[in-house]
Amino acid sequence: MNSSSALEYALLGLLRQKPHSGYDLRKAFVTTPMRHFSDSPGSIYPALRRMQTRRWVSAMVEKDHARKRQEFTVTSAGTRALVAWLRQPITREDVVWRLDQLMLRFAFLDGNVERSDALVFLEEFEREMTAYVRELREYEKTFDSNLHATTGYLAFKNGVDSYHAQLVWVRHVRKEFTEVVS
Amino acid sequence: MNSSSALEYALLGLLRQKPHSGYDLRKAFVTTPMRHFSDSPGSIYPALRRMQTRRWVSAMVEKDHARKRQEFTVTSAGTRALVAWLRQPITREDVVWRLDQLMLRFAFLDGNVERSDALVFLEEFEREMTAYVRELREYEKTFDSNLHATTGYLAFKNGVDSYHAQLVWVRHVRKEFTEVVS
DNA sequence: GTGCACATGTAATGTGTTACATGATTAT
DNA sequence: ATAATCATGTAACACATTACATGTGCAC
Repeated sequence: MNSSSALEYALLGLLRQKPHSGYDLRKAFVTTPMRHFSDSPGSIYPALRRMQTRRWVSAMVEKDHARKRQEFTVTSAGTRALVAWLRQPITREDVVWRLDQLMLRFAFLDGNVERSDALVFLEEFEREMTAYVRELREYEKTFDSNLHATTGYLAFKNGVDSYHAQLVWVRHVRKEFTEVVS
Repeated sequence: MNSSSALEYALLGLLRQKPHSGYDLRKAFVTTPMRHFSDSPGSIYPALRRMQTRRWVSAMVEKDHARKRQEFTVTSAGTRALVAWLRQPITREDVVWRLDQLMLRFAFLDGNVERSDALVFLEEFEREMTAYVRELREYEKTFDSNLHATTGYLAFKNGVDSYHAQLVWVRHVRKEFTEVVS
């Protein structure tokens, strides 16, 4: 169905908030906590071109600006694509392999989907997260106890810890959301 | 200097623990918590070939086994490459962009470097982590308070939380290590 | 008048993903 | 016999990274 890169959706999400130039978007990746995206022109400009040919965004040359500068705006097709991405059901694979993308999706929910969709997102997130943490704790039991001081075991424990922290966050946010809605 | 992919070092690390076939390594990525590596043959076999031509690993065909099966062993050059990767100074970029790789490095410290190197690793990790968490908290202050209920802000908070959880882990492990060594 | 920030691109390279492909051995 | 597991690969494709490349306007 769809399968564009996280970068493209990150750009779409930012453009939905307000039109930006390629340069603006690059700066956003440096100055905001969306740090894990590269600010290299070699990734951002081609991504914008791809989305342009796909009619997800449209470019307008700004005359009023002193320098040449193109502002990109999300089209209705682009919005539909973004919303479809945001509303995808959350799978175990998302939790295991693409946690960062899930958080990116959550960050862009506001202004693009209904509050009820955000609740569904959080419920699914909590469900998959709970299951995965349980799975990790099961796996933990299989460790030989004389390995407990090894860096391998400690690294694994760190994984469990950080997934657990994530789970605590989801529960907290979901509770907040439920209270506001009801 | 060096710049191989995380996948190659993951394979090296596993092979250092004991020789494996390509198939074994694939299974390791499915059955252990090293889940974020793909178990696709299209990534693992070419990576093994690359390392073989680079003389980081050597392959031996096992006769005793019923089926054809190649076991890979790390050469001394491969070990040197792994150790060099493990002992690299930790940078801010590592913490921001490659946290998973840092944990992978930590997991493979045992059996490959001195205990003192592990301590240096933890010290540098804690230093960079502390600085980054402080940076994030500074950034948090710049948020308009009427945005505090937005998913964007909550996603950011989640980032701060999980980095903080990581920091707590590092401090704890470092304390343990220091006590054992002294 | 020189350097920096603005602003946009291209080309080479490597590599991960997906899908395709083959064949042997073991268990049912 | 036939399905599942073992075992190894290749080919097409898309994409990110890095480095290279160009040019404008402003500040000092």
